[in-house]
Amino acid sequence: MSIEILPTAKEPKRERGKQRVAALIDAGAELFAEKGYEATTMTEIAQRAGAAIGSLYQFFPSKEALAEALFNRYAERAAASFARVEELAPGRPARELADLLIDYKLALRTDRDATIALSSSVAGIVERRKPLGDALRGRIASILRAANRALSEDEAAAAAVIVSQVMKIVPALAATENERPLPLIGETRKLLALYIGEVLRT
Amino acid sequence: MSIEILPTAKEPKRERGKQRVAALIDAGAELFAEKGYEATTMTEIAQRAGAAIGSLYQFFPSKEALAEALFNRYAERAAASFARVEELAPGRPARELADLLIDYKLALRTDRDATIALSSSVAGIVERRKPLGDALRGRIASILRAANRALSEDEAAAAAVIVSQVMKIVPALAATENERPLPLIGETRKLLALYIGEVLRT
Amino acid sequence: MSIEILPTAKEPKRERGKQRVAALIDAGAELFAEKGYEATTMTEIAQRAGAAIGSLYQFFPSKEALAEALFNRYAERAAASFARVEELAPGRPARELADLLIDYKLALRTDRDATIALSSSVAGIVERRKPLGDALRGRIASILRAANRALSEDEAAAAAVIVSQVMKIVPALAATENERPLPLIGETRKLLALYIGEVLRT
Amino acid sequence: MSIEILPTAKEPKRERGKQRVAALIDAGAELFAEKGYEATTMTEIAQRAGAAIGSLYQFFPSKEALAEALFNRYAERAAASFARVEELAPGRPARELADLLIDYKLALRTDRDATIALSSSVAGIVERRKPLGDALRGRIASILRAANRALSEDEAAAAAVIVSQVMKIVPALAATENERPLPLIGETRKLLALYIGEVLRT
DNA sequence: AATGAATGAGTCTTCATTCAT
DNA sequence: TATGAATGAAGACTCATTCAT
Repeated sequence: MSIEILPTAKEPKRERGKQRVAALIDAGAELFAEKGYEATTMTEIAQRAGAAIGSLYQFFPSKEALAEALFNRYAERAAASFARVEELAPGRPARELADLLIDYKLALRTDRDATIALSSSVAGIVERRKPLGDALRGRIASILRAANRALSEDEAAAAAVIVSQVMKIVPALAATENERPLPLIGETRKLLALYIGEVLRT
Repeated sequence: MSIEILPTAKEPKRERGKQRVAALIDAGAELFAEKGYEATTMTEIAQRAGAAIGSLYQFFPSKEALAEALFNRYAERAAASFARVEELAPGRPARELADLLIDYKLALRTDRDATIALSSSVAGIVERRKPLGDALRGRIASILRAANRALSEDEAAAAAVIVSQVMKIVPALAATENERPLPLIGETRKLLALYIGEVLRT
Repeated sequence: MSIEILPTAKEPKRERGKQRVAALIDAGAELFAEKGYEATTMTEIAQRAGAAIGSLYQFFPSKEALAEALFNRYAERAAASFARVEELAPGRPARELADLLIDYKLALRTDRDATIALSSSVAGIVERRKPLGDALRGRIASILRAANRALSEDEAAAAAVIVSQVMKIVPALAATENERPLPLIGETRKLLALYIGEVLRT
Repeated sequence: MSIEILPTAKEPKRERGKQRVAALIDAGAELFAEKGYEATTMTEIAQRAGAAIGSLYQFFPSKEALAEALFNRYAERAAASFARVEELAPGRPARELADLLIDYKLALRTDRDATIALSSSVAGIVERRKPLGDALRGRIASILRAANRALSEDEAAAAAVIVSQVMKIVPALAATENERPLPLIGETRKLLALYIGEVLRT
């Protein structure tokens, strides 16, 4: 049982290359989201980015490496975005905490779908996803305990799991192609506020 | 009643054949759940079912046909299972309605993962999934309106979307490989009861 | 530094398959000998054997596996062939020993070139080649010591290295496309007889 | 004088360029010897020479051109080196002729491996190798006839083929990574002396 | 001149599907 | 009917070579 050391994305050295890399990751994100990881071909990705297949491989030595790069970008954006939530959270009532968390999800919508598609298909990502989720839940738990000192660690942890699951409804609603996702998101805010309210009251 | 283009699974005439078909669908379900639709090969499926690849094609003329058969089996089981919910629902308080719905999900756990894997990958299934989900939501809306006559159709429909999304937390919890999924399911029951309670109070 | 376990050739289960496998190995042997391992494509090999590329991969899961199978066939034939030499060697004078060894090489000519082409290119073969050569030299040394009891182990070992190198001249002569290789092979017999004579006289 | 179709290496004008060209050829020689012609990439060669891929193509318009340049260098060195042998050969006994020829091979050891790797892989070289070998054999035949006037042209030619083949044992011994190649080279001297002695005695 | 990104034809390999036995 | 060999289109990836900077 050896730890797979797969070659990772190569840093472009010239300015031109950076744009290329971004375009390629974007193309990958779109296609992975649309058709799934396996069904997306490297040729397609290169085409959508307006590059030759060779150029794609110049920067990403394998399909998996591209997936990893995409995942990393998502993880970075998510972390930065959640830091803002933590900053604003202290002292807020349940309703506002719920809104903060829902808005956080809304902001990440774009990369989300692509990353989800990866998590079940790419070996390296499956394992990297769990700690990321754990970290997120830990941070949610902290926010909850800060808001209600009476909460035990275990209670906060369990509530954080539920909160994170409710948050997942947001991108799911977008995926249903519902004509009126907005009122549904409002309804989700209500759901989350209800639950957090209950947790804080305990 | 449905627009069928694909050749569908051939009905096995003998008892022996039925077992084999069931074994093949089971094998497909397991593997699709484990590795995803694309990553699973027909040869693997045949092997796990202890059949030759030729036999697999005897009953299912294509990979897609097998996927469809699996989906159909799931849809039938789900429909039958939900009928029982509808039977027991009338007159129940929010808490009990929530439990009924959660238990429904719990019972379907097995085929669920495999079917999810299909829904994003197999063309024919993507389209068949939506009406199935719509039907489920419609039936949930009916239950809600039966429990609260003051609910408008639109309100009930929106609430049904949220309820169905909350129900999806149940299989998701199983997937997290959490050591203690039980308390979390309890927490999910609480969440759903809370929301349904709110809806019925409106 | 892990030991590479590469999947090996699959045994054909039907009679038809055995002929196929032999034809494929033959095609590989020819092409490897003609153009070298790297320059030969799997498609070419399949074509020359009158098979589809998929059929080639049915039996040999990789180019390397085909190379290995070819090497194994050569090693088996060589071992069997040399056993005959050992049987006939005892009591012979230098001249006849030399002829026996040259004839041994002559008989192996066919697979030889292909196998040589592999030995520098295929990872797994490089390592398997050395022990084979060591074994051959050991058996030559035994023959020499049986013919001359005065020979020390070291002396016999050194002489065996030289003898085996002289034997390599035989296929090399064929490769020079000389119009008259026969007299040259006679000359090689003389060379080897001269050297073995000297060794036995020591 | 030669029929040149391929564009050949460009002559570098400055001193700096000459060093770079030498470094590139050296890098090529090392890598061809280590991994073979086909398995060596132009990028690798440039890297090992500490140059950019563009620089490599500045001097050698194709991989084949680099191979040719390497071959030419080897051919020049070999010719120069053999001239020294011819100078010293007249009037020597068999034993000393043998030593002269073995020492010649020993001196050329370095480029030898790389050039061997080319000779089977590069179209242009395959053809250029034969005349070179013919020339060498011709010069060996001349030395033999000078030492023994009784030798017919054909006899000398045949003997020269054998002598040149025996000489090839020298680099082969180095390749066997034998811990004690020295005594084996001594043994090769003995073999060659034996044969040349026989030829001169005829 | 020097650099390294861009290109795309060509390779190995996989796998759904067909078909002879 | 059952079997598994045969097929070939399609996909990931490589690398000699070109070209803009």
